Amino acid sequence: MAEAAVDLDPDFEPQSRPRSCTWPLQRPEPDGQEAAGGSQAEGPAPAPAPKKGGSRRNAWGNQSYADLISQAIDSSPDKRLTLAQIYEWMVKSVPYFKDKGDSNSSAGWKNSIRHNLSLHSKFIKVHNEATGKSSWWMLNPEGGKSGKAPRRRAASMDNTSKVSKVRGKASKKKAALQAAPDASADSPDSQFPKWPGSPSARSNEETDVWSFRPRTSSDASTISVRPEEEDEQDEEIHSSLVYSNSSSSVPPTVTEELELIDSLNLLSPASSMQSVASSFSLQPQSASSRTSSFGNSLFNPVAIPLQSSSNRFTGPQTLEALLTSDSTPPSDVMMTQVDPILTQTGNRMLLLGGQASQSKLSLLGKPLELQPTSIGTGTLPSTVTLLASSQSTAALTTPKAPAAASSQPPLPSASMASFVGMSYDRLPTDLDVDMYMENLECDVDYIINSDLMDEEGLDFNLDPVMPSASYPGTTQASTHSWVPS
DNA sequence: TCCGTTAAACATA
DNA sequence: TATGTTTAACGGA
Repeated sequence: MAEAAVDLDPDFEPQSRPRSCTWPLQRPEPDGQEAAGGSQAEGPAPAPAPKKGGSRRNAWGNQSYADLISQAIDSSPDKRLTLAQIYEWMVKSVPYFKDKGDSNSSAGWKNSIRHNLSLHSKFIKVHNEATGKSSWWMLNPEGGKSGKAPRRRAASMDNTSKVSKVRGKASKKKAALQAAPDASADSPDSQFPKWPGSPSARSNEETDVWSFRPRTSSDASTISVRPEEEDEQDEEIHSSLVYSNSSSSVPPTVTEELELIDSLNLLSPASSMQSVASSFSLQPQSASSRTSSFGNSLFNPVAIPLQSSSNRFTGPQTLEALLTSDSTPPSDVMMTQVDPILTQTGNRMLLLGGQASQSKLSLLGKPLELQPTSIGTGTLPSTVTLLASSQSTAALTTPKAPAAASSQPPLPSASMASFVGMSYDRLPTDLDVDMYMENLECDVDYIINSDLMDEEGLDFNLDPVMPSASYPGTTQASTHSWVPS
């Protein structure tokens, strides 16, 4: 079986090793390995590795799959690989897998690779539609340190069982099948049959979209919250982080964001809780097109179709339309929310951030809540609730771009595309301090003065909801070190 | 008990 | 079929 040679490195430290190329792998001998191997598909031996060399934990050495994957990714020039490439790397670089290259995807080891990729937060998936291939897998610089994501699952089984149950498709199905035939009807999913914003759900555009799916809701490192996680009832926010791959040199996919946002139910009937949608557009810095149109701009224009509430809005259907209609430079950010109450009174929507007066709305680290104190619903056209509550921030997980700026050469310029905030009636109860908005700059005063006050004569109350957003509001967009170069 | 591996069900493109 | 996600069983530390 695998010789000692296979022991890649007992002390293997993914990050510590010179990453210029695939890490040094010794070539063991070909045969025998399968015997040692544990992959079911091809080599059966359940008992993987006879802990031969003393310390070897697996047939291939002491590295875990996660370590191997990390190595693979790290060894690639772009620091990103597709699943197939990871397989390839394994086969090429790890002796043990050398003869397993032709196995099909059902091979146990491949299954394990996939499993690990999905399981660990240290790996992030970047949507790669341009190539028409599978997603890119990258290392999450900040995430998952060594390992597993603090994903809710483990911790949650206890307290989040509900969520997991609801969320899991598999579980859903199983439950449906086993439990009651009609169970499906009531399934929570009915509300969110699918997440429209999901990259996979969308197909057009050759733009590459990097979607980060955070596996940890509470983990600061999380970049985005996957929709499904939001419990059907609890869900408060849908946020997603979308990276447009510059490779296509196409501007960030606004449309996608729109779709994403569109999927939100801005006007929640129940009302107390409003859903928030946020999307971020980060500009990947691909060497190829670092030119990005967004450069440093913190935000990129976004249109938020509100049609979902169809009858409520008579005006332009999308903010984008509104904004673009008379604007020049896109507004940096828009936050909109319909005041439940007002909406009932027949109020129309609010719209902020329009460039109408070049108002630039940005949130600065601190969440703001902008509420109309005196509203003349009758006369006033709209009310606005602008807010980035901690709550929302909590939900909006933004990458914590560490000091990335210096670490990685090509810094990605991230731009927050839009943020739709909500519920002010329910203040953050259990906030995750780690969560915070990034790079938000909000010139509320300006907006109020220029856009709202002037025209409407509204009197707003600005209440900082969460003082210490703790978010380093550097103007520089969040630089995500993990963004591919 | 936690972590990693393996297996498998299921979904989606 | 490949890719992804998720759940679960197992075994080792």
